[in-house]
Amino acid sequence: MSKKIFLTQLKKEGKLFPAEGRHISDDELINLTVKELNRLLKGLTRDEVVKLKQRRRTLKNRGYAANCREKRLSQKEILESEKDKLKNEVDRLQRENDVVKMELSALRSKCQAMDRFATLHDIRVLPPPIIVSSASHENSVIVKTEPLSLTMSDAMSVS
Amino acid sequence: MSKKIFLTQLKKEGKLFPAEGRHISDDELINLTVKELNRLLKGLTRDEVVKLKQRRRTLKNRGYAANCREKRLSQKEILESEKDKLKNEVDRLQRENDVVKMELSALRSKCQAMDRFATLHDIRVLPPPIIVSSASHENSVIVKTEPLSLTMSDAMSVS
DNA sequence: GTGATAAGTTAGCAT
DNA sequence: ATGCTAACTTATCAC
Repeated sequence: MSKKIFLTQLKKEGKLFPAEGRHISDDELINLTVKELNRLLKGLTRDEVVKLKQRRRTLKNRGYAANCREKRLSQKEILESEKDKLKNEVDRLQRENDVVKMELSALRSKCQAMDRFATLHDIRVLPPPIIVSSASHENSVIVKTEPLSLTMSDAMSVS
Repeated sequence: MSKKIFLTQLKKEGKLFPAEGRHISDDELINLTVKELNRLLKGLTRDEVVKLKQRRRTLKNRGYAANCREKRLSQKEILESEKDKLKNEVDRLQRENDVVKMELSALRSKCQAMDRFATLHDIRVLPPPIIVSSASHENSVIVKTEPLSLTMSDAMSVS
């Protein structure tokens, strides 16, 4: 899109339509206090007063409109940036979620492996063995075991 | 905010300003094809032609402007709904994250407990005991153990 | 009167 | 010619 050059821009800057009998620029007129305006209005015809006041009002409205447009734009930008922020948050959480799920999965494997290992090797909870005979035969001892035994999980009350 | 009743609404509906010499309503004029318009323009003065065409253009522009505003509004609504959707997604992921983290934490506890339990009870990996004597004395057997033994974690190569 | 905003008008661009 | 959109103007409302 090429740059737009509005005739209204020139008009706005007071470079067009020198205005019959205008003695004050748009910029000046718009920035007068009511007091100053009234002073300026002294000695003007009723028609001139009305026209000048109307011009001031229109100029003010022009500013309000510009304001309004800018506000609309900035609110849109705010909305978009909030949306972007949320999108990033979603990504972050999604990634974090993936990581935690992988950790969970890995840990589950480890736990299952431990359970399986314990089962496979029949690791059971036994009361401390009671030495029956202290006379050992090549690394061997005579022990007494209780018939009661539990799996590790049972003993820990762990699922 | 109370309902706004614009004079321009009446003007738009052609109920105000009966228009000097107008023989066609806004609605009709705006919906003419170019062909129909040209037929209508026959026999009018150059000035009347220009004015009628200008009126048509203005009416069309009025519609375009309304269009433009509506589009602006709907895009804003889309933005907001997308934002809401993302916000919900963030909430959902956050909750899911919390759940998974709790699970992970619980499982970690379980694993640690198993490790501690194994250590506490000195559960070690031993080769299958070798029965030295089948003659048992009240629930006791004579077994031979190897001096080699590993912790459960070591044996599983698990951290 | 001042400021805001919806609707309408105008200017300018693009197709 | 048609459609769109930024800027402007007008009509209205709230304060």
